[in-house]
Amino acid sequence: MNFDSILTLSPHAIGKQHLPETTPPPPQSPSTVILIAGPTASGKSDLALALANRLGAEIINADASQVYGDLPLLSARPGDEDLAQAAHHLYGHVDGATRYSVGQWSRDVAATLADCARRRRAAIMVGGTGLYFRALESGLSPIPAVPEAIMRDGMAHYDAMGAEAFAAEVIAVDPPMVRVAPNDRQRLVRAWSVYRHSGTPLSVFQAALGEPVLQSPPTARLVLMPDRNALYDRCDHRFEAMLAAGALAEVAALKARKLSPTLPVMSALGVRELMDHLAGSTSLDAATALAQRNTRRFAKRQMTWFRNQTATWPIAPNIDAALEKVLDQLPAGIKEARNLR
RNA sequence: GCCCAGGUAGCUCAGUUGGUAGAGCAGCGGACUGAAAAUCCGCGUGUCGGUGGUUCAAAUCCGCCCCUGGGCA
Repeated sequence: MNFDSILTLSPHAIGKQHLPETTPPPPQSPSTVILIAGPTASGKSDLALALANRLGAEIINADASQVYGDLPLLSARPGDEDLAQAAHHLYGHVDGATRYSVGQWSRDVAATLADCARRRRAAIMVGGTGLYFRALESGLSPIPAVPEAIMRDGMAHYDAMGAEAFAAEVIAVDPPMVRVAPNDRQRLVRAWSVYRHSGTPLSVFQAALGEPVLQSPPTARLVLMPDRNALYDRCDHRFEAMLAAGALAEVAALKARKLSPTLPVMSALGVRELMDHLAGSTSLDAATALAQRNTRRFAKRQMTWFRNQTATWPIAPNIDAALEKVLDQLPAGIKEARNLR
């Protein structure tokens, strides 16, 4: 179950100026926070591990699919060898039956950061989910949690009345939503549901600034962005390696749980393709080719995000260059104290 | 060596009686506020094998050359 602390906020009371101002809070973020982003298969995890080893830091996952316990292989979670080298947080800590979300992740991450701060450990946040990094640095507008039943009503409603009519209905009460395409069912249903549940248009909530998870800007940021074709090759090979390591059995186990196909865990890359194969509707080769293609497309979308949404972040094409660029951003004291160069 | 069938987008192929080319797949660009590995929007990216010729005009017709399949030697 999901409890949103801002549930009780009325529409006119949105905004950070209403947050309680009392005694200065205890340090909630480590003094050193490093953000590592990049497309899938770019080598982020290796980079994070290399940094963690040098800095004695802990690693925190910022990747949506890697939170699910059901998919250690298919979601390319760090393996036992990696886990043995440094503390890893928020990997596989969520059951596949859970409808996890950015909001929940924000809360989990805040707790983890506070924990690292208490232990005086640096934190390295690594992942490929752009939205998670946005939540970290900019925050999400406070919006009441919407019960799943309302969301389901919205979807049924959308399907029944059609995209255009549904969009018109949403725009009638929430004009800024014209920017959402009628075919974008997910966003329109979200807008519809928030309004249905709270009586306030989604765009009104969104106009309020969010509270960043990070109390202060991170110490260092980096986007790991390898050459496109090389990355695509790595995506292809990695999927084959996943299969060789037992990804099919992993998906079979997930399939056996008979979870709702609309759960986020079911939309992880390769799940649908391999389930189709297990159901007998496609050959393994066809499923593999499809999953590989979808992975490439995903990597492309990630690159689009990082190119445009995190445009000010330093970019490096490989791990060595990335290491260099991250260390360059660290205060001199840290580098010298740990004899990094 | 001869006879067929082909050489058009990254791939598989269309292309009317000559009017500088279009589909699928792949790909590329973009958006992104609690499903984000999600969801959505947009875009043909081209020495028509090469080279001469016929023509106002050639991917389309003719000659020669090159390449790839198949057949006969």
